[in-house]
Amino acid sequence: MSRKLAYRNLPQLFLRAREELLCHFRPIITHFGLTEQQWRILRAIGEYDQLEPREICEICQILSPSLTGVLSRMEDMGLVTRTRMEEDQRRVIVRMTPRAEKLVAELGPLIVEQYKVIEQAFGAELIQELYEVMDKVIAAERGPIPQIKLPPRKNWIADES
Amino acid sequence: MSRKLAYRNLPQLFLRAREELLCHFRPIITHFGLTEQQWRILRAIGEYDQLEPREICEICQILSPSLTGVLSRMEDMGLVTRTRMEEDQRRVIVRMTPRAEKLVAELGPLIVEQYKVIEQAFGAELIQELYEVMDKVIAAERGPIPQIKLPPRKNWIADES
DNA sequence: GCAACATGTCTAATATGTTAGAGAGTCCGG
DNA sequence: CCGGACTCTCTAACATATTAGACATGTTGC
Repeated sequence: MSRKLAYRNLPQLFLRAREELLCHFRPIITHFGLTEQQWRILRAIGEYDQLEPREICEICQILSPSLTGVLSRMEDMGLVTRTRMEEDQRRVIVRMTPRAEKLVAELGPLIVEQYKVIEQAFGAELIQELYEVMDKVIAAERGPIPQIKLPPRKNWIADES
Repeated sequence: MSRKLAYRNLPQLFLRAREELLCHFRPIITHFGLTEQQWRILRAIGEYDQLEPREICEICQILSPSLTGVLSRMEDMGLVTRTRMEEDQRRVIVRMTPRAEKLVAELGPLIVEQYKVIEQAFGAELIQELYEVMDKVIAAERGPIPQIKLPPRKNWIADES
């Protein structure tokens, strides 16, 4: 009766592997009262100095509607400021506050430390291999991937048959 | 001013790579009125015939509080049934309904088809490499990974200095 | 200049993620 | 027995994910 598909669930393997890594960083991040997403954003702004929401979305893999809320909370926490651009009133610039700068200056080195510990345990080759494989998947130096043809939509839900 | 850490954000790379894959499956899943998590669960039950919530949590990478809601909705949709075990009143057995069986029988092959298309585009070697690397990360045939020492908690948030 | 289109952000509604803890049921030692 | 420790599920509270669409601003072509 086991309807086992020919391919193991690859996205789910990514999820599990990611968690295997992230669980070693989460305690550090929460220790400073941040969420994972908030840290992703601070790390990105720290690197680029200032960013627009749409750039943060792309860099941090956060969808626009989520970001709105995250930034609002971070603004309330006194971590970032949002200022509208003069030349284009649609756009916004997000910057870190001095407090966030200090926070990143303390948190950043700890993250790096933990990376070293993990590299020690996993082996530097595996870490290297991880970066390479991820880049290959993301790089997308390939043609557009076609979508298989879908059958007509049936009313599967809340309907007999 | 660029505070760039020594290590690229590896969990985030996992996230991006995962999305690069998942975006090709999402349309198929939503076409049948399912969410990604609902499909993960149906696929798992299809493979094991019946599962307990705690097993689903582990297999599908879903935390217990999330699962409660997901299963409730799936029950409302007539996709699964929850029955308490006789011998242990704490435990629950989750099974697919006939309707869900039919749904999986239609959806499963389409997922496999899409995997083949992706394998075509990515190259079979990369897919193989992906499975291997993920397994290496998850396998955890390593000692416990130590947690770095954290500095005393400061009141970073909503506090001066 | 104005209409049509494009862009950037946000709102709304629903689903899930995350942490802490409650509640019931089970197991085990005294 | 019986009480304490443990297991499994669930609730509560908040943060984020996802989809659709509103809204204001910018841009382009006529």
